[in-house]
Amino acid sequence: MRAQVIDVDYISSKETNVVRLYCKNEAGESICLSVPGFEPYFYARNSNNVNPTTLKRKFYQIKKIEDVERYLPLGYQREPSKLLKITVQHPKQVPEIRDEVKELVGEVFETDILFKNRYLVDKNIKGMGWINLHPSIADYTGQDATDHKSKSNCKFNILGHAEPVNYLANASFKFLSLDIECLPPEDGMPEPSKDPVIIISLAFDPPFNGKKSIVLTAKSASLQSQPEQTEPLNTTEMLGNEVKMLNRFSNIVKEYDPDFIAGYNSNSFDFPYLIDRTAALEINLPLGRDDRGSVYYKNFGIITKVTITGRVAADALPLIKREFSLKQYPLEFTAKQLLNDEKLDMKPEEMRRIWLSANESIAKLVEYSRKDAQLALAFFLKLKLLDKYIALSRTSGMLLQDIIDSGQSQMIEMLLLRAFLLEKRVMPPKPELEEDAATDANDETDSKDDDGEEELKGGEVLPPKKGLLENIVILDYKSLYPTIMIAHNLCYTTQIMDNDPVIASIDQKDIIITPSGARFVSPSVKKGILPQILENLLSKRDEAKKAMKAASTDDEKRILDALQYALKILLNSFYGYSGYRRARIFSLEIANSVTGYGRENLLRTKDVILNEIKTIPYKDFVIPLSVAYGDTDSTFVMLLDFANLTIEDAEIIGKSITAKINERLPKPMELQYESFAKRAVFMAKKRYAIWVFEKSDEGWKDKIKVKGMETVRRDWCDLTSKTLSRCLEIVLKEGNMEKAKNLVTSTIDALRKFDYSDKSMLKDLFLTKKLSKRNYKSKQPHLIVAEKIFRRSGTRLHIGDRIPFVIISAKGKLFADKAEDPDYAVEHKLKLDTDYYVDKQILPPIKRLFDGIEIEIKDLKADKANRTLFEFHGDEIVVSEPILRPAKSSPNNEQKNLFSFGN
DNA sequence: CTTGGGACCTAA
DNA sequence: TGAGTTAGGTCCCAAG
Ligand SMILES: Nc1ccn([C@H]2C[C@H](O)[C@@H](COP(=O)(O)OP(=O)(O)OP(=O)(O)O)O2)c(=O)n1
Repeated sequence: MRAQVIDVDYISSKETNVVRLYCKNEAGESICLSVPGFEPYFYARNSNNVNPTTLKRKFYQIKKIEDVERYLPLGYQREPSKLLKITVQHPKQVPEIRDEVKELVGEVFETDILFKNRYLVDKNIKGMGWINLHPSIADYTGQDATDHKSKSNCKFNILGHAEPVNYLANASFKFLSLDIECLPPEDGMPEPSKDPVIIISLAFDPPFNGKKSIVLTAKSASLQSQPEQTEPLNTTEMLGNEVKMLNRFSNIVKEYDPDFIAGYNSNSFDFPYLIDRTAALEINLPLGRDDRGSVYYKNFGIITKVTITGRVAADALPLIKREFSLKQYPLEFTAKQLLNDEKLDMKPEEMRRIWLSANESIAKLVEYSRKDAQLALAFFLKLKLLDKYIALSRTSGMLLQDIIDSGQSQMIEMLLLRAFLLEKRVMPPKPELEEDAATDANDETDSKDDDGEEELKGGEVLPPKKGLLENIVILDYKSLYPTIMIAHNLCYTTQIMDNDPVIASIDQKDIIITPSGARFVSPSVKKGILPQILENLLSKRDEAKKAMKAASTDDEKRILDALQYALKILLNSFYGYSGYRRARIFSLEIANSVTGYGRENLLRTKDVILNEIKTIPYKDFVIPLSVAYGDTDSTFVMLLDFANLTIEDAEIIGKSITAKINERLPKPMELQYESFAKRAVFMAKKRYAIWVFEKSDEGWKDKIKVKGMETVRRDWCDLTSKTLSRCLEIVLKEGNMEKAKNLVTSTIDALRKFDYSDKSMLKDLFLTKKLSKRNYKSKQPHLIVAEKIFRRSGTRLHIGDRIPFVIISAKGKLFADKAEDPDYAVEHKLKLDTDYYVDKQILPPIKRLFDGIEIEIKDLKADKANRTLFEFHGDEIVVSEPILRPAKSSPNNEQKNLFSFGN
């Protein structure tokens, strides 16, 4: 029988360790496979020539010591080194003895690999991958030699072992989402030690006994005026008291047996609260699939990880924060923006009143809570939030829960560890770093003398040709850094270390010297492990991209786009990891070589286009080229004298440029044609807007793409984004300065007339900033607002939250002191500082845009030089004559005159 | 008043 | 059991 691995844990007794694999078979049934006998181990380099027998005698934990040959982590080596492989009985014993062994014997390796991961890597089993089950006892109840009286909550319990098997499909998974309500205290936030959980709402997919949702309540009360359509799909169970409700919840989980338990902010609120509350009540709340129903949480810095053994705790909030760039993330906003659905409204005071009242119907409260659970579930079902993570899990081999909860480094380490194992190479433990060393490597003050820059230099950014430009072909290297690493065989395993005599044994022609001066052996000597991993991941990304293009619906496209993007970031993170000071293997030489090649490549690309290709003969024309901008791996090539050519022509020309460049590049580096911009405006490095045409199923689709400018920045108000965005559209598509100018003046007029009855304008005036710490060196508006809110209501805002605020009128005060909680401002009808909004929000970005364009216009039309678009006379704005006339008829001819220029 | 740096957010 | 990387623009505060 085969099954898909959802989660893994282990238990150990005196005699043995049992790894437990929680799986789902093709019929969708849950299985717990108990695998006894796997033993933890690590490696040590016997620099001190300690006698292994002595060593074994010294540590009772050591079960076995073997002499093995392994390659060391960093540097090209012709031969492996002799290491000791030290096996112990229990996983906990590795950390117990590793430091002493290191002290006594020498450097140690793989001493901090979690046991479950050790098992997965050694057996080549992957998270969300499939295994063949080989049972020795089919219905394992624990009454056997292993002495574990454990019967899990899975449908089947099997003792045996597992073998990986290739199988592409996913089992059918069960989702349960939950949302809890606590009794709000009269002031402040509920606390598990005193405030009861009053409602637990659950939503199911697929339905549970025909029910899509169940709301459990901790008291019996009237449900009068409950919506009629509620039954029978959506039910309510009155459990009478809190403990009964909690028990019922646990029983439902056991009976429904979900694979994924979802929530919204559930890692930070619902689960910790439930766990602390049950502890306070001194009752159990079994939820996990293991015999004990384990569920617990642990705080890591500012984030909380929830473990529900055998299942996956999936909190939609952090996933949404990662995937969607929004100004605010409370459920009411994300539900609206991502699901086009509405969260129901209820204030804590109202909740408290309803719950405490003797005979009032609690229907509103019940439906409020039910909706939250349904929304949490909807994120997973409609947005398919987990698909990407399931794919990443299968690719990296990490368990789904760990993928969801952790960053790039975990995946990278897992992939490296697997690849290293195959080549008999060992992995160092994570380095112990001083607190501040992580961020700043440079003392600057006294370390000027020795070994040169301890720094990692990044990508090259070309200064843009400013102003309004036309006919730009956008070229972009496909996965630049990963392809550089492959092309030049950059790897821990191919790096020739300084002063390593091994260099003498290598033919000069097989030594690659990178722009930063580091040396690597060529693939003919040894093909690097990193390049192999990267090639594999690149092909996975290509697959995802291909599937994305083939996808029939926008939703499918979005999901696959998210996957290919995630793979791209994972690919790039191998470069990042090599220059990451907390990496198991840190090699600035690799990282600097990658960026060095990258910079060289960008400059060379520009140079070849400008000085070698120069022009593209096309049809009856010869089209001169110039480079308008470039950033790290992109080149914006301007086609001069492009009159009358079409977008198709541009694509052909673009592709002929990439072909010429690609001829000269080592594989698999590849410059790709990305898109064509009819017009573009470059404000500064990393700030531009382009009017691009891209192919779609229905022909050419045009859109305005904005990078870095205020329209895409979340620390500006929506009024700014909207106004600028419309100006950009008008300027780029129509070249109509008059119209853009009128838009701005009318926007400012409307702003000056603002009053609180204008709800949509009010929303457009919200600023948001992320609260990222509590000890700022200078006054910060969002912190001031967060503190005000806490003082007034006891509502605690957390680090990581985005804080919305408005700027209110207050003469002479600092900006930060004028920031106010929007709700409070509305409630007290505080006067908004319209001057601020006009002078600091609307005008500066607009002025930058118009000034930027005008410089260009000046070049074009010397006679109309020295005109500013806006001049400031106190509050009055005087707008100069239009510089470009509206393009009314036949845009092609008109615009040719308006925009074309020589260079 | 000018200037440097902190903070934020984005591009790559 | 944690956390890929650097480059860059713009705002505001506070030190000078
Ligand atoms: N999160 C990121 C994004 C980019 N880069 C580096 C590595 C990339 O290779 C290079 C160029 O970035 P792109 O955004 O253009 O991405 P790629 O070239 O990797 O992929 P694509 O094929 O989408 O262009 O910048 C990075 O280190 N980390």
